[in-house]
Amino acid sequence: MPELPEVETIARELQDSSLIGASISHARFFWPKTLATGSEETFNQTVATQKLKSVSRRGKYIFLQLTTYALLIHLRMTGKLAIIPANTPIDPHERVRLYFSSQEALQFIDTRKFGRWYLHAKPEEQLGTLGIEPLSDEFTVSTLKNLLKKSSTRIKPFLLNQTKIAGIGNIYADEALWEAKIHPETPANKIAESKIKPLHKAIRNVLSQGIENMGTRLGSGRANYYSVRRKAANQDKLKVFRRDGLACPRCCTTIVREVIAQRSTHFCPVCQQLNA
DNA sequence: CGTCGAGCCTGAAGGC
DNA sequence: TGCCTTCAGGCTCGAC
Repeated sequence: MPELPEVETIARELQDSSLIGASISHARFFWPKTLATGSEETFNQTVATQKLKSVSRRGKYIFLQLTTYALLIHLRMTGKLAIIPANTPIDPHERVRLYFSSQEALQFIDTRKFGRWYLHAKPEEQLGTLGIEPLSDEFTVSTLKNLLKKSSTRIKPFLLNQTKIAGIGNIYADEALWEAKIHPETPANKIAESKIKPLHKAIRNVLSQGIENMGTRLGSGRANYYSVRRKAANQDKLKVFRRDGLACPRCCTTIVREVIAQRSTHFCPVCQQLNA
């Protein structure tokens, strides 16, 4: 589900919530592997002394700053968070519930069980491998140019590589490449000089538009009927992602789907030429 | 360094 | 209706 815009939207919702300033009581892990650091017992010993100070985002991680620790949550494919009354019945797909002394709780629902929670005294050790934040002031055209020239990998997997640029996932990678008119299999260091500035702009455009629209919601049904996700509106703005067989909004050519680096990739074969 | 396949998991959707 | 296959917004590991 979540890429940078979705994670940012969720982090903002939590930051504006009644949980900020609240004391943590304890957690229950219904799927133990969700907790990637230590045991439930040590987790609970630690958080019992902590308050939630603030919530932000780094890459695709939700960063919960506690009094002296940090709780990092990665939603992976199907992770969802919601603030609920502490006595709400446990959902069949609920993997964690973090209880607060305010009688509220943070509920983590994750059908596929890929999501992970990390409790760290020094979260930078976990986050240190992440690349640059694409919406930060530090991410300039020349930063991007330097990253690209060091890599011969194809641009699609390059954009998905979190150690280079943090936060881009499959949706926004395809959308950015369409906007910049770049074929997804172009080697990063072979992208024409004239295309680097458009790519930089496209990455920032698609991500900030995603945030403005409170994220992209795909599919239908209960999987998305949750928390802030139901307000997501970016799915109606997508130009190529999961639009194979439909017309390119720019030139009307049929959009194609190909598997590149084991990820489904959507692009316009006319607008996005390999040698352009 | 780069690519590839498998693995982690479950459920929805499509073909027959 | 039921069975089987394919697919999924992410990431890691080991082999080559």
